[in-house]
Amino acid sequence: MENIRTGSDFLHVGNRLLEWYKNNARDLPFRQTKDPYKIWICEIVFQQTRISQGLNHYNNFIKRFPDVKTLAEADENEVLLYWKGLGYYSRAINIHKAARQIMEEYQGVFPAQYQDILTLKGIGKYTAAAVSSICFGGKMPAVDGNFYRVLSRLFADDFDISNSRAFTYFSELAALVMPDNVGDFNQAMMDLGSEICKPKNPLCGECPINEDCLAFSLQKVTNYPVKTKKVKTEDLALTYYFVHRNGQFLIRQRKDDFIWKKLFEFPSAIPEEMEPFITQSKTITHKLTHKNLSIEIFNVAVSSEKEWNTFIAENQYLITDIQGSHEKSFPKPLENYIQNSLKD
DNA sequence: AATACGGGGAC
DNA sequence: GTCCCAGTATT
Repeated sequence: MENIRTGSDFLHVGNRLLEWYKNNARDLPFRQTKDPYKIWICEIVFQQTRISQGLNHYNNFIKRFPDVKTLAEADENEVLLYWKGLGYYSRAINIHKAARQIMEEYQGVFPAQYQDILTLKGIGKYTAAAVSSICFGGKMPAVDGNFYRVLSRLFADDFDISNSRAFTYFSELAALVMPDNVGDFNQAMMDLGSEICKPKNPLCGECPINEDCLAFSLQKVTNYPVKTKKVKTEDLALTYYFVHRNGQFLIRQRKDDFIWKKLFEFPSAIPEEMEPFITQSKTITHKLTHKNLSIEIFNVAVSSEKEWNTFIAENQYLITDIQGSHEKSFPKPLENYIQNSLKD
């Protein structure tokens, strides 16, 4: 395979892609700017996240935090609030840390060099390449899932994308087709992978590089990419107590390990004396990528002010009400539970 | 080198 | 149900 490619010229593939991108680029809010801050934020928001899912989050985030300084000066919990429901919450924590990093280490000016960008929290090789190429003329391919799919099909290459060397391997393949305008090339690959070269039912008839695509000519497009690693999901049971009185309820903040980093949740235990206040329980099932959650939530309607105050004092819980809960970030299933309790 | 980390949508 | 998505940090 390597021998076949050696000496061959695949540059016209990249140029064809650029031409296609000129007329078919998706109209997205971050496509009209080269502001590294906005490109950075959009890259983080859309990691492992479809455009349709994250678009509102991106727009709201930019509106509230329009620049590095505003973000750096904000409270971490408010950043998490703007990430509510988006998932992979360490992204929000890291994005906030990186903003403060830029203020302290780069005097508030987003670094232009790939190696400097790479030092920022939450930014890895993909994002560093994307920001540097789109905003600063960097020449690194932004190798993501789209690159794996498009390139493995283009070359009918069965290199296992679950192999940890896949990033390096497909970076080298990308170099074969990459034109001088790397920023547009990277974005063109994203749009092609999203709209044409899709995982299921790719639109090969409309693909601008189908004449060059080996998998297409072999009619084996859906054989690629090859991915051997299987994801195993495990079951996990959680218990929560929705302890409330006079429209207020108790919460606490999670640690930054395990799931739902630094998000707010309900107490997971109550003292025996409080059990008589339990009125009902509800079990919610919730699917995470590697976990099937079964969450049992007990409704605890506390009618005694004494019990209420004692419980709070002994456990350092925070008190909030429905209005206040809108100002905190909860895991999706708990967010849904709160919204439903609002209707009662 | 392998694993954990959310949530939603396509099929 | 299964797989995937503009990946990164951690071990």
